[in-house]
Amino acid sequence: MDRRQRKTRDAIFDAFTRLLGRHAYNQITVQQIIDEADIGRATFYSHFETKDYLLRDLCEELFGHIIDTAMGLPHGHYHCTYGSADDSVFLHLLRHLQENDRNILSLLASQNNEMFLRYFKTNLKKLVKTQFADTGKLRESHLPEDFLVNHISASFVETVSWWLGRGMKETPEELTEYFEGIIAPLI
Amino acid sequence: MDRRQRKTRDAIFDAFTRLLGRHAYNQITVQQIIDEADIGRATFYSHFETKDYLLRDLCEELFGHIIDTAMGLPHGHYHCTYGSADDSVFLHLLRHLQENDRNILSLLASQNNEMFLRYFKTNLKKLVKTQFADTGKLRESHLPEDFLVNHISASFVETVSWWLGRGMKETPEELTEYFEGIIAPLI
DNA sequence: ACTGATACCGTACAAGATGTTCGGTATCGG
DNA sequence: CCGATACCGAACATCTTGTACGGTATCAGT
Repeated sequence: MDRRQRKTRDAIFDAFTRLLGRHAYNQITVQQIIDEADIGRATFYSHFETKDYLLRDLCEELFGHIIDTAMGLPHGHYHCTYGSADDSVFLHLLRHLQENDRNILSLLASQNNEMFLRYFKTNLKKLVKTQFADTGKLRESHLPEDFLVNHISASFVETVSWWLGRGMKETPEELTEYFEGIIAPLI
Repeated sequence: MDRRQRKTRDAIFDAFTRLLGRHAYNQITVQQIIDEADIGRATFYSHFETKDYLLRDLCEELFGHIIDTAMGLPHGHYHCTYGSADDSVFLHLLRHLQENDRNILSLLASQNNEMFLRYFKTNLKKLVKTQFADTGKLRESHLPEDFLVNHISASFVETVSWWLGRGMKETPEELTEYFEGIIAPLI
């Protein structure tokens, strides 16, 4: 990809991220993004059709990257016992989040975090499905597999959101214990 | 309240609900709402400052009503056993939802359901807190009470969302069993 | 039935956002 | 070095927003 394109694209993403930290998504105008990114008007529209597409592309880059990284990890490394969860995928995800790559935390904690949490959950479901469905663990339950996959994904996202909303007081290890305390009884 | 005011307010709510079934929230303009409700421009702005306030008021009426109704029920009627859940607050809520009062289901199943699910969850937390915190059941857990209240509320909302997204194939009784299968091990 | 209050209408308006077009300039990859 | 192209900046018609106004119809209370 052309270096100019990359620079412009990143400038837009950065400006958008900064604005999302200050204003609600609905209140942000394309004009503000253009001003904050310091680019020409036509340039923005040559990159993104609308504000919504910009959001979509940003989320796909962010969560696609995080989930794909976790997808590369070996499967089935999930332990129900509380102490030995060092190789839990969820702990790995939390540590990755804590690095705050591309300010992903500020987005997940912003006023409009629902949008990002939804994208997060959508991508996470794929991961949960491959992690658990393959092992067959979920089939032992009396609950529908699809229901459980959805519940586990949503609960993790909700746990992260709870964590961020209260200032990330817990360590990733503690939070993983909380989360496993919730879903371990199910599988 | 003046009869004229009530009629206008309802007309706006109805128009807004109809539009939300057809378009995404961001795409809906005040002008569209005005046209759909068939009212004067100034009239809309004398009722609601912005589109966001309209959404807020609509949600407060809808979920405030549902939760307040459930709040009136006797507390602590929650049973962990699977069969005897006839008086569960959650079953009561599901049945109330199924009546589809003011098209609340079409809103919870619309493209922008996150917004409504958030309002739903916010109100539900109050209910969960009074239902469980008083009984002291949650304190027996090794997990923080606030974390559990949040998890239970979020899980119920997520269960309802899952139910709607797949066409409400299950009965309220079946769905209550699913839900209790998820949270019963925790309390 | 009468009356003052007020909610509504219709129109108009300024300010700003949106999405597109165009020619000129600077930077890119090869 | 050169052709391709990404950027700029300005201009543009169109739409949305929020407010203001006087006139009309409906309301609640006596």
